[in-house]
Amino acid sequence: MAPKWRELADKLAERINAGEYRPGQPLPQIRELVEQGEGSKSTVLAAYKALEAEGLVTASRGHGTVVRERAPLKRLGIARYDKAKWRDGDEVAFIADRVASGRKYQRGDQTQTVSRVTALPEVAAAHGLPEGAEVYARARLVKEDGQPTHTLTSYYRPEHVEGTRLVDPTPGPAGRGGGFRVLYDAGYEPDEMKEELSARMPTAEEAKLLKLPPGEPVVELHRTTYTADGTVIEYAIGLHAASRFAWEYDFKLPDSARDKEDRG
Amino acid sequence: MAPKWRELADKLAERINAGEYRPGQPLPQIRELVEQGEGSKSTVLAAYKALEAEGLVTASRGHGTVVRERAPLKRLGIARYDKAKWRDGDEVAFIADRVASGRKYQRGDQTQTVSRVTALPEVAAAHGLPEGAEVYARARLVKEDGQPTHTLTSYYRPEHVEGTRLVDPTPGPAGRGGGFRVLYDAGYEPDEMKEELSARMPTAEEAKLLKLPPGEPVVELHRTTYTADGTVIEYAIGLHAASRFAWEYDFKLPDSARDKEDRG
DNA sequence: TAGTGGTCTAGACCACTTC
DNA sequence: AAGTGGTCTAGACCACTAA
Repeated sequence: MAPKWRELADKLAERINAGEYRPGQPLPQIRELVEQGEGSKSTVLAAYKALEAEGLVTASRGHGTVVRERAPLKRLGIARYDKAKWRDGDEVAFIADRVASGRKYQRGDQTQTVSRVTALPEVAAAHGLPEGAEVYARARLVKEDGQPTHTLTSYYRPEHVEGTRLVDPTPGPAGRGGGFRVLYDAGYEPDEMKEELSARMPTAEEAKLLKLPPGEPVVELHRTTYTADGTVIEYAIGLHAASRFAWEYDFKLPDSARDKEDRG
Repeated sequence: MAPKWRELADKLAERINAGEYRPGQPLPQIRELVEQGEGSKSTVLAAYKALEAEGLVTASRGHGTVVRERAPLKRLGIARYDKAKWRDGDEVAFIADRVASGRKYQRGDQTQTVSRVTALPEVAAAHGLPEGAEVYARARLVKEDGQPTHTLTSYYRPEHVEGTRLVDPTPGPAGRGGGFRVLYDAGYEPDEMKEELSARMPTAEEAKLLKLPPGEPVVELHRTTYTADGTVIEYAIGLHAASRFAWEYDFKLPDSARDKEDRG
């Protein structure tokens, strides 16, 4: 016998999925269900909390509990790294990206801070630096229509970026072509990448920063960028609101029995 | 002013991260904190629930609330699809995979059912079939040491697999070489893939199936497998317990200004 | 059987939104 | 000011685990 709040939550979830309550529409008020004999206020509230934790609804005081809109997923494919965008284009890569996907860019949609910090062990390892070495950290918080969608912090070796405009702590994208253009101009052309993805629940702090509703996981992205000769020129850590993104990768199946250039 | 339960949860989370409570160790009992004046039982319980939802602890009745062990992440790189494994090898690919990663395979670690079903719209679209067409669905629930880790359901076009052992509803892997070997023997050699990833909270039903603790998201994987001439031979949907997996992709940056063979 | 977390109630009061 | 969800209490009782 499942608890009373679970049964109520399941019943409501079923109705949401059946379309009886549509995205944007309110669920019955808590007091209403209490009067209908669904249980005490705490019990009904527990059911509503469960639905919230499952990402189905969002509650707000004074307003009500409404069925969550499915934010359109943004698909992230490797085409977003197209060299033509940052090498030849006049627009900053991520703005071009938005133009292509029909989204608008507003001033203030990206804030960034640049600082010289002691590398985290993970960062030092990626760059092949000893523990405790210093790196430049360029942290961005990216928003869309004022809502934060993700953070992205890039770590660079000082000798790669010292004196470039990457190190200039002006808010906004790093000028024409973005960070990749700067590295390219400095003689370090991005040519290859490794992306690692994992998902988890945010810490309370992360939830606050990204204004995540309860029940929204985050995807942590660890990205290593190499030049053609294998030099690591950027290691970046991103934190994405899970409901806003999907990742897409195309690849040929490897064949270790035949491939000559087999990279571990 | 954050609510009392939030403050308590933050205090405990801080201690966990500081190592005062280590993985596997119990947190103070709820009644204990009530006596210490942290609030009423419901308030303290709310704090504990929050920690659980954040994936930090697991609670069990009669036992206590303990700090969650970090299950070792399994890294999924494209090497797991190595043709040599399923084409030439004597072992089923995923078993070879476990051998390579030092994990044991136990009989019963995979259950599968095969059935002919009406294709979901998504599946039909992937295979280029009209809505309502029939496909073979091969659903697996994969466990490790008795704990479910993920599900994977593959959909095939009937004309590709009819009469092969893929359609034989015997539990366990689809014989020597697995599903890819069967397709290969039938003249459809897997050559290219597209993988799409997204994360979300599980439904109550999925949480039950995968025995997920509260606060554990899932990663949904949509995989399309093609032959060298672009024929779709498998569309698969997987649901993975997020804390057990990380995905890893290597790729060359595209260059639309120079690439001749630019696939959309 | 003792001890743990979990459910549930009834009601007071708080914080925020909307009019 | 009225109405919403959220917090908090005090206490009874339930369900599961371990010795």
